[in-house]
Amino acid sequence: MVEVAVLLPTPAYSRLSGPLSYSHSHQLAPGSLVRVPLGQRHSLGLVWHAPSAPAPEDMALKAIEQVLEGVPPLSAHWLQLVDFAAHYYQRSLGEFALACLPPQLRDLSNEQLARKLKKRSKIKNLEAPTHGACQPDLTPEQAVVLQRMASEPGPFVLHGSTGSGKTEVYLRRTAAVLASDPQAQVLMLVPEINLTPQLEERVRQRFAHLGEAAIVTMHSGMTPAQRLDHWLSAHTGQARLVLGTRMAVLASMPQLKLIVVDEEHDPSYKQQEGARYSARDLAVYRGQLEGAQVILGSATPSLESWHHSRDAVPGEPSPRYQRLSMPSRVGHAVLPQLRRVDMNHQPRNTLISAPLLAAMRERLARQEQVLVLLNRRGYAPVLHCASCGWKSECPQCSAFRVFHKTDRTLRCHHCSLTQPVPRACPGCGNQDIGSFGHGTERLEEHLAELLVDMQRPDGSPLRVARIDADSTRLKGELVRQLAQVHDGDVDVLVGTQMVAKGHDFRRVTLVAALNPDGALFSSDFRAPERLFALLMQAAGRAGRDAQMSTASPCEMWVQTFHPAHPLFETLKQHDFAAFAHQQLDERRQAGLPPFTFQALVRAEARSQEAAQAFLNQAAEAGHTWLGELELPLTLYPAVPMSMQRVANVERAQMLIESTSRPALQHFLQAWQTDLQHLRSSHKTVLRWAIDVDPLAI
DNA sequence: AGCACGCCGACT
DNA sequence: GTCGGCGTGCTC
Repeated sequence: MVEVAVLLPTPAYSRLSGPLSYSHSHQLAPGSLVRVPLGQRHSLGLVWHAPSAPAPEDMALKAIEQVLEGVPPLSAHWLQLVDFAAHYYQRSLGEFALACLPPQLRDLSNEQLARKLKKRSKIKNLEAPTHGACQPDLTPEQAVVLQRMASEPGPFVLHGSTGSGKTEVYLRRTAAVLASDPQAQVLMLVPEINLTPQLEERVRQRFAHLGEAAIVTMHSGMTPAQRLDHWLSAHTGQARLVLGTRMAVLASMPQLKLIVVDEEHDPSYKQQEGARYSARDLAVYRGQLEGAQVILGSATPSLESWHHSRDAVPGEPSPRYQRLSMPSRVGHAVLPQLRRVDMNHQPRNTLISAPLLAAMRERLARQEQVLVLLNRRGYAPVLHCASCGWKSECPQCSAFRVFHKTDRTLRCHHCSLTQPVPRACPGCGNQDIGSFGHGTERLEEHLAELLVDMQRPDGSPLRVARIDADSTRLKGELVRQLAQVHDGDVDVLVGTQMVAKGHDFRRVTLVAALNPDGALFSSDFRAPERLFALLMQAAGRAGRDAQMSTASPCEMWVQTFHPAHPLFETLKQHDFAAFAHQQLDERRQAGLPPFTFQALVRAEARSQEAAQAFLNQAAEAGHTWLGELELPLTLYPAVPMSMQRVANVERAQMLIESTSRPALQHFLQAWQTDLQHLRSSHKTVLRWAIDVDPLAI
């Protein structure tokens, strides 16, 4: 009998954060999957390298119950990826590793698994590459970029403006990699589940010759059975192409040769709960680890990626990424013109200014489509009683409940508390409660009124439609509504930023952002970056139809109180480089990422004081040995989170900053012990968690 | 985290 | 007299 180290889904704070020891008749390869008893239950486990500390002599080891013989062990590279990620994001190995595996692996018996695998292996991949799938001709820019990708290792930042044909580059590069090695696998990541169907369709079309089974998807919308099926397919190497959202970066792909991260700047790549990993950053790490090429594509790269792909300066460390640019749009399409409306010269509380409305009417009269963006769901963000001052505060959160007129409810967008709108003011009984501000529902209603006199060619009234998280709650609704827009059944489309992402609206020739000012002077230093990306992306939705754009140039309208703001100046020039340069200068001077490295500790407790006390005491404990290590590190005082209370839980956070990533890592690793100790004495603290490289502070 | 054990309030 | 609330503690 030998001792085998096994990882189990035990969180870092459970005092079982490392691998556990079990006995078995013989040693098992690391990466093997096993079933083991743990207390009263049975769990799926992953065989790890030798335990960090051998089990105590007197401890009676339990035996491994079963080895999942049919599933090949996870590769050494995969184990290394998980090892790195768990440490970097301060989670326990077992928790991270097991979370990467399809949940059904736990539940199915060996017999059921064997049946699944057998069924899979029957579907043969087609081999003969049937060229003839129609490919568009390459633009000179695409050809240059592909040439570089063929001759240099990367990682690459592919900076291509919207409509420059980045997807075609991904597909061509994928084809080249797949053709160079009959085993090679390619991973393509997209930010959102909504964007997988259209990419999948394009990929299936292009790679139909590989056979159906060679392409699989991975995202959170799949059934457990599909998830297992697709995972096994990738793991056994049968899937040559895996398309998915951030979770797919952790798929087991033994012959991975290329990773594409589309819209790499998108915040969705950062997981916001549990292990808060960045799929984009892990993609780069994984590429280096496995010798796979990495392409980070975007029209507005993250400032991190932009900075890491700067021009080499003699005497300085060479940049980590290669930057490739495709500034031109394919065909004759030109980028939309930016129009700014100075809201200082408009009547107070104007939602849609006169010049914008006139421009919209002009477009609509020509049967063109208009897209209007407003980043606020619901009808009005707050209800208010004029006589007693009552407001629709959420009883459980530090936020107002939003008035939704369609179902006459007050809804909290943070804790989902939903109640019918009161008939009279709950404070004083006044019948006349008013609403403040505008959401998409109200905008939809308002636009319909403003355009009531206009008609479509057949004499019917213009159609205003709304796409946001509320209107697309039901499965299939988004696809259905997008199809309506495509078919021309909709003239004016109102939406939140979700419509700005990825969907092409060929007949849209005018895009308007009604109220983007919030991001200009936000306390979140990444807000301008996000706004620039959003507006650029939104503008890119328009004018994709070359024929139409020659008839009437497309426009992007912005209503703002700060028309001369540098962000809009650079946006007008479509000059991302200038915008990035200016932002990076500010970041450098302010000592912000990517020039420093950050982590956040968040604590949740019944009272704000308890949450802060926990964090401050933890900081104190950290400080006692921080001096000895002489790490370049700053611990800021605990502060309430910007959403201080959610669902009756008080939240506080503490920022840790360093000029050195290793120093930050070193500190966090050691500090975990302090935090764990402290929690057992602070019974009032419900939860705490570390967020490395947080996106919002 | 699960899942036990364990010790106090309203029900057939 | 039981069912069940969630506080405390353990899992190789």
